Amino acid sequence: MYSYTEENYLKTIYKLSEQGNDSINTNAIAEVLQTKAASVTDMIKKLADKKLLNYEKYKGVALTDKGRKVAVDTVRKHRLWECFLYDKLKFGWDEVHEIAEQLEHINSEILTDKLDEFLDFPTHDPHGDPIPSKNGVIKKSNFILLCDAKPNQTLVMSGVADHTAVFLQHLNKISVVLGIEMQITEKNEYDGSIAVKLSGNKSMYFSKDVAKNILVKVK
Amino acid sequence: MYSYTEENYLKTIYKLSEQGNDSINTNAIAEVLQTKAASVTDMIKKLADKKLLNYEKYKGVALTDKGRKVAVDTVRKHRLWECFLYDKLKFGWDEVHEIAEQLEHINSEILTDKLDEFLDFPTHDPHGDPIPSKNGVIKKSNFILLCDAKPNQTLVMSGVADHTAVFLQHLNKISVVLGIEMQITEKNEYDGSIAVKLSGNKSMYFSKDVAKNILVKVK
DNA sequence: AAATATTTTTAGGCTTGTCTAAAAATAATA
DNA sequence: TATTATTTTTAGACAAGCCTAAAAATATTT
Ligand SMILES: [Mn+2]
Ligand SMILES: [Mn+2]
Ligand SMILES: [Mn+2]
Ligand SMILES: [Mn+2]
Repeated sequence: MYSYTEENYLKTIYKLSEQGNDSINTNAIAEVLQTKAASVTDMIKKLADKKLLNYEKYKGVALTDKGRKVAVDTVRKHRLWECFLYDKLKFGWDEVHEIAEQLEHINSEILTDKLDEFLDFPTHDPHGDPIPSKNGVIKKSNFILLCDAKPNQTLVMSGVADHTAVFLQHLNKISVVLGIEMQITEKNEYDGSIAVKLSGNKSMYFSKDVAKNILVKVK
Repeated sequence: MYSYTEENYLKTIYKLSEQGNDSINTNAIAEVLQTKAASVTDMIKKLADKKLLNYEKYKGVALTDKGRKVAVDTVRKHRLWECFLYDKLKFGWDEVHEIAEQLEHINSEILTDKLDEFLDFPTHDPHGDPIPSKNGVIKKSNFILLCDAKPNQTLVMSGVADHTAVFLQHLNKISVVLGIEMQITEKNEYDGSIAVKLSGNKSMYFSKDVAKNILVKVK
């Protein structure tokens, strides 16, 4: 239906608009897709012709419902494949994204449905991101950043704000995985570092750089 | 490493050379890939430049070891994915090929290895075709066509010569699946039809058109 | 062997997706 | 507000992969 490239553009625009920005500008897209602004303009015109997004010269773009549907479906496939790679093939959570970037473009609705069923209808991917439903609904998670959480609440590690392999590998190294529970015991104004108590009374320190990329849910 | 299209060309040339033909001619490739002879010539030149095949004008092509390796690896991925779709996702054997045509181009050696392990190192795909090993070795099956088999031998249904969905669906309809055993009770010279006895003494007739596309192993 | 038919290659062109360099529009600063 | 800086778009070009039409080579008939 849509090309590998078109899907990647739509997915990128979708993700940028999720991050607050209402109208997405050319350079931001080029940055994410590691391409040139001129190429983005070329593609934007084609996607606008196909009614996948609204475009006004110099004013940026916004997805149409049609475009958003394609984008969300691509995200759905991406996250389902990540579940498959993680749960079934035992890849690490730092390894799944790159392969899913390829698998997300496999075009077969029935395959996606059967994969979903095979995985027992997962709601979140290995990084804690929600998996859109078949009809495009995403249950928004009410996660907060660890650096914004208050002391004396039980927090459940639920996701990451930084999806890079290096960050995920660092979390592996310090044994921080989805599901662990913690309570903040100290927040240091000076450097933004945070001390927490884990279950079993073990304590642990997070630097600001780490704490600002960990998503937690208040239990 | 190699493009979707390059892999398909190499796979096609490989399969044609497996079917006896030593040097593969342009039209045969065009026929399989549903493209034009001129396009085949274009691509052949590029593959020859990359040392994936040997090419002499008007003399046809033959894969180099390098080209054969790429082709066999593509076949390996194709058949492993078919096993996944059939065994794990419960697709019918008439449905797996088309989706595997897409999946075979996913480029990740570790993914292929992990998939192989997840499937418990299958030796044959859902159609009875052998799965090449990681280092490119294919265990040749000594299957024969049902129409060439002799009476009074126990035959095990082991593969198909026709991989089209319509043929596979016909086999579904008459309940012919891999593994069933039979003995030929009658071979009719006139129309090439064959009568067999199945386990449980049920008898069954195969038209020539069907019998010439069923592969059996003598038990 | 000459004529005819078939196969294969070449020539030229099209689409998709990319690029660089330059022009135009917008935003920021003096 | 005028000048400068940044962003965005246009212009022109290129590679991959495909096409049609015509030329060249090979194969088959007569
Ligand atoms: Mn991902
Ligand atoms: Mn992608
Ligand atoms: Mn197949
Ligand atoms: Mn293929």
